[in-house]
Amino acid sequence: MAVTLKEVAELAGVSRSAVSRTFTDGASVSARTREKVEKAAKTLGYKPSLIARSLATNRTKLIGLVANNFQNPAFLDVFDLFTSELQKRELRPLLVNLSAETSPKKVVELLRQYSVDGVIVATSTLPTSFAIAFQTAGIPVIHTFGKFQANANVHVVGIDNDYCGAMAARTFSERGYRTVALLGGPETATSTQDRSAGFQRTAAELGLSVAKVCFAENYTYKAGRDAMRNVLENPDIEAVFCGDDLICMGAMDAARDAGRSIPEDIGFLGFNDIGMAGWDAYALTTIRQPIRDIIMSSVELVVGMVNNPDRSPEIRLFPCSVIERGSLRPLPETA
Amino acid sequence: MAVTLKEVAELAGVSRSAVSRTFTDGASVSARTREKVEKAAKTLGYKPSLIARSLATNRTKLIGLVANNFQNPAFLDVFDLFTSELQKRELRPLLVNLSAETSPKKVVELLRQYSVDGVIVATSTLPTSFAIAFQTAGIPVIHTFGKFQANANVHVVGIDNDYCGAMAARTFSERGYRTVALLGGPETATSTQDRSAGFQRTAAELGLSVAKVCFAENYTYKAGRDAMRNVLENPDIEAVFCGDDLICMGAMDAARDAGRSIPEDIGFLGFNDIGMAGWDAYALTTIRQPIRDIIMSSVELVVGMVNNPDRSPEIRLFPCSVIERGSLRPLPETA
DNA sequence: AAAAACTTTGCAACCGGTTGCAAAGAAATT
DNA sequence: AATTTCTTTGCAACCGGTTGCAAAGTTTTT
Repeated sequence: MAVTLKEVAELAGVSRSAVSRTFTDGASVSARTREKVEKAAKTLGYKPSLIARSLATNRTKLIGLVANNFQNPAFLDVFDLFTSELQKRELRPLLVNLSAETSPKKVVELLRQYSVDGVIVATSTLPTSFAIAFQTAGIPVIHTFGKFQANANVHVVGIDNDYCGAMAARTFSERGYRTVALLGGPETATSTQDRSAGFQRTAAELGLSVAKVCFAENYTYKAGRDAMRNVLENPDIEAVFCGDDLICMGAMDAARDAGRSIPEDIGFLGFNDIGMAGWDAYALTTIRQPIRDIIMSSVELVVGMVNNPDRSPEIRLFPCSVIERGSLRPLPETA
Repeated sequence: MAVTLKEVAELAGVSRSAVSRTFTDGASVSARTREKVEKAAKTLGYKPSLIARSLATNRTKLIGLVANNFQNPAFLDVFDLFTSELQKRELRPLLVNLSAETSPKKVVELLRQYSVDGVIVATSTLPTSFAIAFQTAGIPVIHTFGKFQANANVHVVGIDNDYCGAMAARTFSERGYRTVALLGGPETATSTQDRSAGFQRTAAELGLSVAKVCFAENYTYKAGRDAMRNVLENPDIEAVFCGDDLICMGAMDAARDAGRSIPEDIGFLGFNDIGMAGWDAYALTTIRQPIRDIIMSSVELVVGMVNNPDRSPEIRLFPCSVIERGSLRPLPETA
């Protein structure tokens, strides 16, 4: 069916090596040969088979992209950026939907079987051990949105969740809130744990009372709405720090349903700054994660790993910032 | 680095063929040999290389998934369903982000070079010719969300957009609206064109006046909000049929901004039924596309094509339905 | 017990490329 | 013009599997 090296070589009247060399950059071919080959290739419509090349070179130009959160709109950006960044470098994403896959072990096996050049694990809900499994199997791996640990043994690109939690506490304190709540994402997510720790520690330092701590079951509107019922039990709570914008929007609607107005009766601080956070109906004040930077950096790093597998593990953290909209009281005038 | 057939064969004391056969189903191996091989494979941690297998069998088990709409939350479901459906059948999605790729021609080349077994083009904004290019290159292709044409020469799975447009007109008419508007998606999308045609034709038949027809530049909240300004110029318009929920939400906020209340002053009918359509802040009445059915069917069809490339082109259309929420006046009581 | 029918196995060629090596050819040096 | 140096080229082996074929081994039939 498809045109092969051999046919091109015959038509051009050269050896198969010559054809191969005109299609691999950096190989030595004379201008005359190259021309003959290119002409033959064009008339035959030849393009080298990447599968065959992969087998010979032991490089597939495939990057595994493992995700387990296909519900959150934040991931659309992630997919968009990842795929376009990879494409710019002539790499292809081999997408793995972890939620559907039985075991993490299988995923590792699978990507190994496809001989992907590297893997990007893009999730904050899996333990570091998952990413390490790839490393053990000899596959370069980046844990994007992963847990930041000082004694890292795997590349991590993301944010300092503990610091972001602290930032949330400070944001509340600056605006004069005294009694607040934490409505986190899934409790098992490392991002949730770290943010929660930073938030509670800093709240204590600043004399804020964290009157309620609860967690949404997943990163959805509904889970946020449901979990908010817990928070509403305590009428003293003046503001809620949510683990995700989607959860936050659900929580806001639950509050409104209960007749509380935002931000007068109760304030909300989200996380991620998804597109919808800017919509009039929510106008969510939220902590923005620099997704673009994180992803560009992850891709850069995975490419670096492929070229030099022995790089020692690196942590790359990017700063987050509060995006001011209308779901928290304003900062008091600074005299 | 990786363990190969040969090493397993040596350890097990059999030929390479024997090892290969224990790992390809349907091949004849005695129980004794299989056992020896499996034991050896386990101790060595052997898994067959899918790249090498692909080269030999001329099957990669890769399915190209081409999309060009990474902005719309509706596509999260699409990705989730596609990936999990493919995974169930031991196939892998090779994701192509068309927006970032220079030319469609290149995409075809690229997927051909990777020898994907089939391609699913999931977009309503590209012409049929794009899907046909794959077919011409000898790659089985399904145009999911594609344009339904009676004289098809490519597999199409989706909905009857013309009929959905008609359904929208009927929905308005039943509720007593007389003067309405169409706020479509991008004008170049075939889905927009077909829905628009069905809507306008049926509106005319039912005696509805379509007082304004305009189009959003893309499938975003902002584009909907901007385009709605046009519609608001005409104060007689009682209801708007939007080409997409996201566009519709933007349009609703523009209307509210202009002091119109929904559904009292103006009604909205969306399209797609994305998760957010059910949120309290919008409570959007919308036409639901059965995404799950469409995708399951697409995957099934692409698998079928791989096994039998000569199947003649098939059109598979699924029914849509109006999901009643709060953005249109209710149906009048039937006496 | 021999013949016939069926299974299992290894050999060797093949899938479509890449690449080290040595020979051939071209250019530069003396 | 002969020698040295550098470039280009083809040969052949290799990447890690699959598979048609014939020989060897089993089982069934007579």
